[in-house]
Amino acid sequence: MGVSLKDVALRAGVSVKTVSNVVNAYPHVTPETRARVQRAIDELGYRPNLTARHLRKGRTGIIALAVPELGNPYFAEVAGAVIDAAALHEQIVLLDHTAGLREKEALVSQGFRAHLIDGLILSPIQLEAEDLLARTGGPPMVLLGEREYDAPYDHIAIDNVAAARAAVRHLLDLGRRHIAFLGARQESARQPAHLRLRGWRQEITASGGVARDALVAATEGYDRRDGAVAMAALLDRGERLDAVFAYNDVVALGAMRALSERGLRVPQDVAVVGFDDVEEGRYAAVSLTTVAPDKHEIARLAVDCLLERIAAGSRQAAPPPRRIRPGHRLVVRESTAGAGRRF
Amino acid sequence: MGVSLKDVALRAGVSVKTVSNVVNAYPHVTPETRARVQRAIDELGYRPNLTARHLRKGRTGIIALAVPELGNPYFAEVAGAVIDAAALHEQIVLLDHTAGLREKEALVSQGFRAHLIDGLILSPIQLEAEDLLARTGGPPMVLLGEREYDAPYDHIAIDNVAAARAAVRHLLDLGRRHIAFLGARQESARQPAHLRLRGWRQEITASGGVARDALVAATEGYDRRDGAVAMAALLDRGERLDAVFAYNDVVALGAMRALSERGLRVPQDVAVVGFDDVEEGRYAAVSLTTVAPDKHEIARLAVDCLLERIAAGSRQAAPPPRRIRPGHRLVVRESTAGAGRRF
DNA sequence: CTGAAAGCGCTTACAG
DNA sequence: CTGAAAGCGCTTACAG
Repeated sequence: MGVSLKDVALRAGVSVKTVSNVVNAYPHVTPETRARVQRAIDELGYRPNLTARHLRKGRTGIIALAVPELGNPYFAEVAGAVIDAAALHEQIVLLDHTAGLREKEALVSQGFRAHLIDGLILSPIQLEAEDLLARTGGPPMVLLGEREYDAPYDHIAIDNVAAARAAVRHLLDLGRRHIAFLGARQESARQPAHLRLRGWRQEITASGGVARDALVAATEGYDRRDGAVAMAALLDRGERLDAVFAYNDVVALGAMRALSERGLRVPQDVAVVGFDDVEEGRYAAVSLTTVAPDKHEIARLAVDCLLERIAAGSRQAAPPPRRIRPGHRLVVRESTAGAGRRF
Repeated sequence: MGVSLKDVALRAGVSVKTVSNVVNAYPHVTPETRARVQRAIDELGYRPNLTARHLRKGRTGIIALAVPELGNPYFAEVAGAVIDAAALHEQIVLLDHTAGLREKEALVSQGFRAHLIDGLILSPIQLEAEDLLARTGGPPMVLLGEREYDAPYDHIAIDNVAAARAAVRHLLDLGRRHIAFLGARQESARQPAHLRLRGWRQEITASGGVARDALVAATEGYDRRDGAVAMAALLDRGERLDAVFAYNDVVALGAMRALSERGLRVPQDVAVVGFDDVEEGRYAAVSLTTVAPDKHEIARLAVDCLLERIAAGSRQAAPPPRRIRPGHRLVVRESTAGAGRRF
């Protein structure tokens, strides 16, 4: 059905090689030949068949991005940034979501769609190091996010401990002394929020305070409902608290909702800090103070890194696995300072 | 580098055809042969090369989804639902965003990545009918969303006029008589929010009221900031109003933020209704009443419809373009009723 | 500067 | 039930 190189060659009266040369902007073609071929291309409405090209070249120009949940605006925003970053390199993004399920994450990391994709950017939540070690073959992979592994893969993540410490520092500077952490998983052993929790602990301890486990609230997942439920549970337990540092923005937003249902004011009664800087937090009734990772830098680094790995795939010297730290900053808004900036 | 059918065939001592038969679960293979081939596959770690299969079959198993903006949670949620619906049919989703730009929408509709995708689901905002008519060739396409066209494409959209009328009806039933519409584009000629605006107008008129143009607030785009800016402008003009019907939830949320900055209470002073039922609206400080389209049904219908078109592509009788109406309902929450349900 | 030919890895009539 | 062979549409050494 489609028009092939051969059809164009026939029409232009040249070989397919010459048409291919024109299509691929190969420099050494006489202007006359080029013009003749171009005319044939236009007349026939020829479009290169990417599948065939890919089969031949062994690369597809497609990279996969697997995030836990598109319903979490942080991942939606990152996905958008990755699509844009990839487009700069004429790469297309195949999007997958894992629901934060270990099996799904493992499946994806195992090269679920190998041969279809040149590489994979994975943002794991539950994946364990052993899953990664079990990985054999499969295309190049770059990891994103807080989880860290002793496995030979590039990892792009802001300094989560430092960022968490800065957030807690900010609350301490405000005079808050009873700072809860919201968003630890139930099972203490496998703790995705490990680094942020550690930052919370370290900063409180460094300030001479006591990081009380009773102020660490477990959640099942990391969405708004989890935040609301955990916050309510903490309040029901009668814990005394004057601040909350949440694992991420949506958990923080859910918590704020629970606070207001209890008649507690933010920030007067309880100051709240989130993590992610999603658009939504800026327009909340009380705008949300948050740790803002540079999402565009994260996306750019992830794509660049992955493409580098893909290019190196054929050659000998691949660089050793890297840990790359994009920038981040604390954005102070109303949820910690009545007079903070609004947006 | 990879292991091919031929390698497996060599190892198993059969022809590639036989291996292919086993891989594709062709029934007429003797158990012994099958077992032998399977063993060779396992030992070699063979994985079919999808690119080659696609080249041969003329289908790639990839469908593209183009939405305006992943930063808008409605589209992120729909994208997630489409990915899930596609996975049910073993189809993979390539995601693109158009930023709601006409050129980008036109580019995508023109079969930007033809040959790479079997079909396209497009959610246009600015695209005009002439762009669609200019479309020649390209893979099957299904349209999503409020815009309607006189062009031969399947279109999946809830009844926007009826849904808008129900929302306005709800406000009227509450006794509100000065209902603003938020989210019309500046340029009156090309009006993406056409149907919802029409619903607003019809219902007010039907109730014996007057649909005043002064209560229609223009926005540049359709995000939170646009909602906040438009709401502020309306209030600055001194318009008397006691309710707002917004083009979508994020516009409504932005408007609520602007209202609270002015010291106006929702719903006591101004009742607010949105459109989309994004997760975020349920957890807003004042939870948002909204029109809830059935996103999963939308996704399912879009994928089914597209796959049907793809399958029919080769055959003669393709069904005529259809207009399909998924379900929707009005979800009443705190922004219109203090005693409404919270989530 | 251009052409003829091989081959990427698969599926599929066509034989047997 | 299985095999030998062609071909999907492209790129790329290799000649000339």
